[in-house]
Amino acid sequence: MRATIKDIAAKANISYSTVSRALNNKYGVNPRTREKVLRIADEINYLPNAIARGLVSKQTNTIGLVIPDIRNPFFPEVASGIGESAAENGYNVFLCDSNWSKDREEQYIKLLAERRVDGLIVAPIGDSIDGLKTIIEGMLPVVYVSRAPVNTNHSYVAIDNVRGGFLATKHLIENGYEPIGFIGATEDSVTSNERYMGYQRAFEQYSIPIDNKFIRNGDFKQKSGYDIMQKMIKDGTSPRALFAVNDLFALGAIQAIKDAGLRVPGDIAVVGFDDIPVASLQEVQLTTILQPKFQMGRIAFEMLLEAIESGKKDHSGKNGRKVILEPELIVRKSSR
Amino acid sequence: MRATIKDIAAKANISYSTVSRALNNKYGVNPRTREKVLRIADEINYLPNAIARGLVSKQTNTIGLVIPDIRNPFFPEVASGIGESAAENGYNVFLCDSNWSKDREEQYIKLLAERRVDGLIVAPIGDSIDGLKTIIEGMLPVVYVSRAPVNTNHSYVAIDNVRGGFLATKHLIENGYEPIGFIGATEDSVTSNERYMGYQRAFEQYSIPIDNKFIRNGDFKQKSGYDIMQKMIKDGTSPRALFAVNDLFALGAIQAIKDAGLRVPGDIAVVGFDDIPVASLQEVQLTTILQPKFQMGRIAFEMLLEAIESGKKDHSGKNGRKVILEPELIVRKSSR
DNA sequence: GTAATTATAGGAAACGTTTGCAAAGTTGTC
DNA sequence: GACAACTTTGCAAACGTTTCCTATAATTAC
Repeated sequence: MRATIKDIAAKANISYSTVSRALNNKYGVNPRTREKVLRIADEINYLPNAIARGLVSKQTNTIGLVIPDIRNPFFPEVASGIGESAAENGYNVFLCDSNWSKDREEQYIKLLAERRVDGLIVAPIGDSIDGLKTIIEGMLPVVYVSRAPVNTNHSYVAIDNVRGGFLATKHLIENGYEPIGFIGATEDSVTSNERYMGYQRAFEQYSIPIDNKFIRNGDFKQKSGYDIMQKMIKDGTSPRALFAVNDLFALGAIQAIKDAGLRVPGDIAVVGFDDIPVASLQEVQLTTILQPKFQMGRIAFEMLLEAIESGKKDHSGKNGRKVILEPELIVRKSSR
Repeated sequence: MRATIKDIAAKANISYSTVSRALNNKYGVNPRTREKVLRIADEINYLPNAIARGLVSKQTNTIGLVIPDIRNPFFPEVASGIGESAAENGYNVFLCDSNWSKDREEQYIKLLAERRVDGLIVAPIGDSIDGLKTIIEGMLPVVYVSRAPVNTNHSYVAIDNVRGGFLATKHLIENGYEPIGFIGATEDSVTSNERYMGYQRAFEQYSIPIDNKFIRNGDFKQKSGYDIMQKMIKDGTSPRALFAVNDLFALGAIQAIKDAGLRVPGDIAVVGFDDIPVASLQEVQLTTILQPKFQMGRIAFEMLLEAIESGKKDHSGKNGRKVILEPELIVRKSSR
């Protein structure tokens, strides 16, 4: 059995409340007593029980982070930022990967709430928070990162997706590519929808009509990008350029293009979104929209910390802060 | 305030022990009562407090996973396997990223232990477990993954690193490259050391002397691979081929080679280790040693589960199981 | 109809902490 | 040397559950 505070008390011949105070560096305990307690604690290999502590103190110094896909390098980058900022502030991050399953996302959020994390950072899969709503509903500080459910009241950090989509598309248009295709995700992805809006806007600005033939949807994974592009090529409906809603899509599409014996950008130019580390490899050189991932993570944690430390009461998010970061177009070989 | 079991009891006019039984589907509660409890629980949005539960039941259905670098795609792949297997068995995984800091690794392990996770999976940074020893010491089921401290008694899954290093080096030798350099990590990395042993063995087998001029050490990151290679080239000590101890190193080295105006493999051939997803991109085509990452994760969890469910007592790991997976050489363009 | 058995419910202890309050001990002041 | 002020300590309640034990109610057996 693990040693408890009472074991220390017994060995030191004092009450366990004193031990508790000594261990926690509370005011009002004799230095000699404290020293003794500390020594004994060390001797018997005492490790505080955070669970018991959390029960009474209501604070666990723990936050939950739920992401949809740990294998998409975008998220580890964001998580890294969160983790660093959290560590600096004495918080632990429990990272959970829902693997694009809404059920699992909901389940994880529930489980984290049950474990009484002090707050939650979520990069949600879809545009609604139905399931989460009842769980979170004003009870737990929440911050969304990278993507936020529509009409949420909670705080979030994201990038200006519309502008990002606009910049990417505009770049392709201005370089004379035509037609320009689009690969997005399923309808309820805010991220994808907003980037599509940017795509539309660019078309409008240059008075180009959108041809739905070149609009496709996938699931944010490389394989999906590959399959879509392959099909387009086989169907003879491949565009002259492609704006893919994330880098993994773009990478997949590029593989398909090359597998079909075509060149990038010679036959089809490609622009992605995120600027994951691979994109900048010399062999890859993917034109993309940079998201400040690490910084986004840091901001997310800072916002959450703020919510945890302030309010302590109302977490409906009525006064949620929204931080929108600027996207940046990074032109590389895949589009020039 | 969150609703508790007592609120339900009050509303239903029954004792809270009955509520507890009803909620947990225990035998011996009237179906009508149970139904009522469930209804009320739903009405007032009750969410069990896993902390309180964990305090008495000693089981948290939670495991901790500590990895050194979430940004190295190798680890997300492994984590994915663990996560999947855990989910299937009703366990939650708390993923913690130590970011190559031994202090943080130790701290995270400690924190997870304090939170009374049911078990721990660790991909340790170094070859010793000094810090962890006292924390874990027969108290908590532990499984190491991918790398294990030397002389550990605990269970682990890893790959046959020596053989992997051997295969990689042999491949380069047989293709006539010479001299063949090596980029490894600092001395206390078991992984790196073992792969180096494989490198040595291949040299022995072909009776080639090792020239230390071509042996360098870094920190497992891409940048480090870049810097090392760049320096080699500048110093005029660059080998004809390079075996890098992981893919990130290899990728970094390749960047440096190309930045210096040289070709891969024309001027310098490169072999990595891990087969992270990037390696197989057509533009990259990195020859490497495949590790079955996902499977490794699954096995790690299964071993841990076994330890959790069986023993329940002695976790010194005396009868630890060791699973060594077979590495596979994947030949791609970077070496032919 | 009574005793035995079973189904259901409640009471209370326990898990390992923190913390408010009161008691005891120490020091200082005059 | 007495009283105040302060320091140090202990006691006990509380946190939200689970679970053991006991009590009551309902059912069955005869």
